[in-house]
Amino acid sequence: MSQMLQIHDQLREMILSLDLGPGERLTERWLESRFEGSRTPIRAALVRLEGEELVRRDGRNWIVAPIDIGELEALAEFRIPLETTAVRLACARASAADIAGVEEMLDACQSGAPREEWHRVGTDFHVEIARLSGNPFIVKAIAGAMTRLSRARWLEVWTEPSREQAWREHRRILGFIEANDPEAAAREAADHIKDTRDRLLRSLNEDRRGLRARGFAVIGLR
Amino acid sequence: MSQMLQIHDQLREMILSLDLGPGERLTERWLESRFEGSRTPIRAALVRLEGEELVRRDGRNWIVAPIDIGELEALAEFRIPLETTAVRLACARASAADIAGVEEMLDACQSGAPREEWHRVGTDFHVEIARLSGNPFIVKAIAGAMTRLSRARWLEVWTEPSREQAWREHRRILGFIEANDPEAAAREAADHIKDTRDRLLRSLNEDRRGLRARGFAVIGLR
DNA sequence: TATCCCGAGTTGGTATCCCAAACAATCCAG
DNA sequence: CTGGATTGTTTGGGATACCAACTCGGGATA
Repeated sequence: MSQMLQIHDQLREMILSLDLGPGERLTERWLESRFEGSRTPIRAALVRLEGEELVRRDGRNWIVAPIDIGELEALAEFRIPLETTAVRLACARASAADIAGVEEMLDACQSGAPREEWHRVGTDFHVEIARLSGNPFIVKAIAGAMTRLSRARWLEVWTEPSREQAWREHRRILGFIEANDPEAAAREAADHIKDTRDRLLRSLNEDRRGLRARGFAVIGLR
Repeated sequence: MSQMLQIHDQLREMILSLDLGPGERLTERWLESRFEGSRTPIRAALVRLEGEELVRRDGRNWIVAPIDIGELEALAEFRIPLETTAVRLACARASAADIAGVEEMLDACQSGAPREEWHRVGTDFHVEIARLSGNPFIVKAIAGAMTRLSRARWLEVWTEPSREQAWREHRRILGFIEANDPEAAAREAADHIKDTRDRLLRSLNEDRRGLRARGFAVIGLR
């Protein structure tokens, strides 16, 4: 694989895992030494990440995109029509094997699993459901939305019961798709998105002081 | 503005206006002489355009993204839930002044207007409606979808009546928003998207031989 | 003491150079 | 005449050199 793609993927991972703090400045020279490559592939990776809005310009400088908590509501508003459409289409189009694949993914993540695993599955589930719709535009839009949500979800204080609830909701959505009940699946998906949004906002609001103290450039906290 | 952005915008314009044919190969060296800049900013512009899916890699080479007519259906399927949501939200949120602004845009495009004008307004209308929703994610998604549609719309054989019909439908959508009738607006928007899709597909299918003859790399014609 | 100004250092933007891989034309062997 | 090896050319990927603009101190001055 080209060096540029390696750097892109690594940098992306560092950003999404909060290894690099939101709002943190990135200098091309630092990245140069960090990745032991020249500025050419690094700049290409940065331009690419800019397109994914994981990196942004601040004047002439590069910064890690800040987390804007204000956009969480808009994000839910965006996801609801798309994901309800996705599950309806999935009812009509997904094969039993496709559904079983997603089910397997959920099963693979048991209570003992590490935090990273829960985080990943919680994101991928929605993308995989979108994939069942067979519509590539829906898939890409949902994948982008989940990427945007991803970092905020690391900041959430995860309790065992909330994890369990999310898991149950995922399970129920999938169940309705399997039972070929599009309207129930759509209702469940919309409720799940709202629940998740509320849980996240409540958690972040309670912890806002903690976030600031940990040095996160988090904007949009009201 | 940086040279890279200039090149990006110019190249983007050339692609969207079909100045550069879909599927056409782009060599960095040719672009270098064409834009009288060095390869560095050109490559940055290409990476950026790749993110917008207007340019694509074919092995090691760059090509102008082909037009995939097969994706027109998926595109409509994607737009319907988003745009119906957008008009519903617009009913709740758009100010009279905002609506008047869009109305003005429609009025500015009278029957005598050049083809480019109709094309532009026909695209921008949907983006502006999305903007009335106040949800930036919906705006970006619709803008992206309209960009993807844009080139196929140039290939459509535009008749005066079809233009008039599209204009009337736009007008009616806006009318329902103004009258604060979200469900009627949503119904009208969905119908309009389907009508447009059907018109476009019919036109392209009738003309497919003409398209091939004009040398367009058009994939997905069935 | 406060303020302004200048210069050293650092940054991203651009041009250019080198390289390995892909491609094509060519040339030789059969 | 044909097919395959070979070599020359062109391409994109990466490295590096240079530049203009910005940043930030420190010192001169009012």
